[in-house]
Amino acid sequence: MAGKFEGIYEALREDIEGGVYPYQAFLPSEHVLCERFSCARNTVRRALSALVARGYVQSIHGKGVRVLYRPSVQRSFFVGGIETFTETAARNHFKARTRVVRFEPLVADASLAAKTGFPEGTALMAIDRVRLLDGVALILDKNLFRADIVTDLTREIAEASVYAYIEGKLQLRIVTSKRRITVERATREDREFLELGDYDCLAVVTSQAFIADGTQVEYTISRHHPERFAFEDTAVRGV
Amino acid sequence: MAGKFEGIYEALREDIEGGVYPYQAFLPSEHVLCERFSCARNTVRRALSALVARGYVQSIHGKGVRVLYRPSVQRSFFVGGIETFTETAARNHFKARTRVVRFEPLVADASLAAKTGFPEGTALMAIDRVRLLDGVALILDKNLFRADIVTDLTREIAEASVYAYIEGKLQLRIVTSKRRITVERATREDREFLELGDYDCLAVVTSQAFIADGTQVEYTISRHHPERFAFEDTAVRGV
DNA sequence: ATGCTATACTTGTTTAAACAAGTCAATAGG
DNA sequence: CCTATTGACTTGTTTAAACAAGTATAGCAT
Repeated sequence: MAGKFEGIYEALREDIEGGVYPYQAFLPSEHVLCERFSCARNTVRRALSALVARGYVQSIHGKGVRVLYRPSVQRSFFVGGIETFTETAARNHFKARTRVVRFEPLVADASLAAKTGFPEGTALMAIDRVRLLDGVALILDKNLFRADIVTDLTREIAEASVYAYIEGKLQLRIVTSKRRITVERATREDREFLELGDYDCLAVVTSQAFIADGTQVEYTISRHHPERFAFEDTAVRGV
Repeated sequence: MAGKFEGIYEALREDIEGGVYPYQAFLPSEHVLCERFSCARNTVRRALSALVARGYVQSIHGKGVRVLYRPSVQRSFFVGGIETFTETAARNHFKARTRVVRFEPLVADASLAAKTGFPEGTALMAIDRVRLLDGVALILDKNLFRADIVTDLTREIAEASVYAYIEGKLQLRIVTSKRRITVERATREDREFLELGDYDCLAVVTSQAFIADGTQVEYTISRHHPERFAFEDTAVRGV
């Protein structure tokens, strides 16, 4: 199921993160990598282009593929790629806890449909959750899930991980995720649930998630404590 | 020079943005697109995967390629992809102006090297600029350029567009750009140059730019007025 | 020493083909 | 009427080959 190129990608990624190929070094040539992984050049190139897209390396016409990766000093909470709160927390060695502060069904009217991207009349489940890391309230997640697809949601699932439920029990795979990052002023609700201190702004991530057949299953507004928010991204010109 | 797949990508992108293939519609099958553009399937697939990576469409195994794009209500200033301040301003129909508030050579010491990614001892040019859109000061850009590559910089170039200078006069092509978005408290300097009103936070974009041979030529801290900042992104699982 | 060229590398683009695997509707069999 | 199967579509993965184009070096001619 997982393609061969994914294995090559993982092997090279681990080599790079492990320092086998340090910053500014060149990877072995495509030809050599073909032999190492015994595959066609296109397959190696596909793995390489995945590394390029994620900012690990940059390929230089006529010369080779150079490493751009350097281990980064991470802030406490780090958002990147498609990853769930639980996964991110685990990767950063934090103890995550979730408090469900709203849990009710809802039907998308015209204005909500325009805002969220769900078709008008869609049955939704509205879940608001406060995310705590090491006991500190850092994120207020306001989710809308499509109730006819993400069925039988309970408060217990919301407290654990809805993502795990979607991809595990329901066997759905979230493939595409569109995000928008803005900075917004703190509302009374933000102050009620998050420990903002004297900050008057938050980092807000608005996102839509789509499953493999292209239907949107989630719309989320994620309101982050500014001190614990960082988003990393690599842009490459020409795909 | 520009690959054939880029032309196909542009044609499809324009069709999608122009509403020929609206939200949730399916594109013609790869086979049909091959005939329309008279090329091999791989070439069509490459164009499609570029559309997927940018969130225009999502491909569904066994069914087809479905449009995810919907015209978005944009905030006044929008950062996405690799794009210069000047380009972005033009795309959003704003009159851009730049005020240079600092312009001096600098050599990277150990701590600056660690922070910026330049090798220690690199000769740099430090340029701080205030970006005004329609007369309103919105962004404070603090750039460091590698002086031995981005040569002969002048205040005049800094006031116009350093990017245009780099890619035009110097014939260098910026290929990769790594960015990090955070929210930070406003400093006295921010208040001095930007019209922040009673906001006490800014959106901060820290970025490194690399040219085609893999050397880093730029380190930038871009401090944005929170009301005029938005960043959009599409993440796709599996490349 | 200088400068040119041939050459052997590198990555970039495109074509072609074969097979795997998911979707869907028509159809045959119960 | 319902179910199972077939077949024709779709996208997904991999291999193979040819050529274009950038880079660097060895070596030759000036």
